[in-house]
Amino acid sequence: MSVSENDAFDGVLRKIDRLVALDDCDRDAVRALPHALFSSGADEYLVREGQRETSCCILRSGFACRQKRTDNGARQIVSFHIPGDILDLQNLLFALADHSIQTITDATYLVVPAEDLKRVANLRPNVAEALWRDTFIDASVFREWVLNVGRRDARARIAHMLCEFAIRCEQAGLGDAETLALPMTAEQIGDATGLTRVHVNRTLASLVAEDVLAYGQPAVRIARLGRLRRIARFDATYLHAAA
Amino acid sequence: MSVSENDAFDGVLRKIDRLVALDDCDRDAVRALPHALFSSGADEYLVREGQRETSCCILRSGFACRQKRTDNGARQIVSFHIPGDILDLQNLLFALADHSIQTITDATYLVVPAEDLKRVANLRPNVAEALWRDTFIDASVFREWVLNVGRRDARARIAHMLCEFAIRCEQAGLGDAETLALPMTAEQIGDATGLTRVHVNRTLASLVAEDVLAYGQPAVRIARLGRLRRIARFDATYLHAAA
DNA sequence: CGATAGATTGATACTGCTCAATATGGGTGG
DNA sequence: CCACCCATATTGAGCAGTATCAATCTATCG
Repeated sequence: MSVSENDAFDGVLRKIDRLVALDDCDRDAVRALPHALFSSGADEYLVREGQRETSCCILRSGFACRQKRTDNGARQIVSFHIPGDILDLQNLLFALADHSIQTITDATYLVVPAEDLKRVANLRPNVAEALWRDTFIDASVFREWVLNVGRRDARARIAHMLCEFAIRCEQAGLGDAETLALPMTAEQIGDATGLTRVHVNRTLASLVAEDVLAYGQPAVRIARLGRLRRIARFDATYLHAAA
Repeated sequence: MSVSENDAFDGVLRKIDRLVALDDCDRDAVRALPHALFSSGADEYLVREGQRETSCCILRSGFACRQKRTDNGARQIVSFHIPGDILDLQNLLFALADHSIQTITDATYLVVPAEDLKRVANLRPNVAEALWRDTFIDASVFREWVLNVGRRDARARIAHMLCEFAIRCEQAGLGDAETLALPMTAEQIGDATGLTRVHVNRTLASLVAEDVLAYGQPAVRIARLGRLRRIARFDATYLHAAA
């Protein structure tokens, strides 16, 4: 709660402004949204699959993921999120959460009532278009993940996921991809790629041995983004980033 | 072209009307959209990954899929589509196709200029909301596919994919799930589930042996939807169908 | 200093892949 | 009506990539 309340929406605004140019009225309308600011530790649930939801969360700091579970408890992470991301925009139109949202690090986030956000979208076409565009990008990223998990081997799969994460961080202005400490554990990487923690560990180790990744203090870091991209055959088209 | 032009949009209208109730003005605005009607054989591309696109396709009859390819040519189908589905609504806001669209049977489809559809969405809030909702559902289905491909074994994976398809057909009024002939080949099922044709064949054979599936004349048919659902542990929440 | 979460390593098992051969069924031309 | 052809399905044998299970190790933190 200590963060200055005035710029609570700056992260999202910066993000959606990249999708559709907003004017001052648009920005003011967003800033005027009723909201509450929360902070949480790592591994906390913001939303649980099956819950009724009437508000949307916007990540301000830290990292989070969206995930689903199989009946027998296996977890699949379907996306990672970075500051500025809207975590569950779909609550705008759906009452029931079809997946869970969990932090993966300490995080702070904004909670905005869905109906208010919907009202602003109705009044401000630019905002509506930016949000819709964001929804399309989300869908495009999920498609790429289906491909990733379905058709790439462990090595390329992990490389691709890390590339995507690093590049999105860069695009969002969170820093250089080769400096950034990757916030996820081997287990989370496994759950995101459909592999086991053990196999992720071995694959990561081989990438470190090849100098593509490096051990940072707490986590892994990307040593050579270029080589990682080549291993993943990463093509950023699907991110539909204007930049 | 022989189909009566008057009800060219009936399929989509029925579909999006289930998402948001439309009034007569909404319907008329959609019906007044400029459009062209095309027909194609099986396995034809309507859109290719990387192409510039300025219109949207709406499937009127037959079946289609969306797919992406890995650099080394491996194909991943990311969704199947049935009559009434809008195949590439995202062209409304993005110029570049991030995936391909291919028919899997003979098909007829409508092509509508993206800018006109966008105009109608701007003028008719109900239409816009219905389309946005459709986008959210799409994204939700992709998430389920990531889970499917990432965390279920071959048997449950195939069962889940078939359940989804049959249930969507039922919801769209295309007939009973246990009567419907499944239009896809073993190879396509494999490409949708991240498996090989050979393994799909063996798995399908075992499901037929258990009387869960049955050989129809041209294709496989679902013999016992209930048992197939149990094998898949299918839960339709993620389809966000009003019904 | 002990507790704890996560990383690491080894040994072994298994699911699903690959390659290759053969079968089948519906469509075609004569 | 037949012979042939194609796409797809089917079957077999052997292999590979990942999973599993089970220790052990290592940081970090109160």
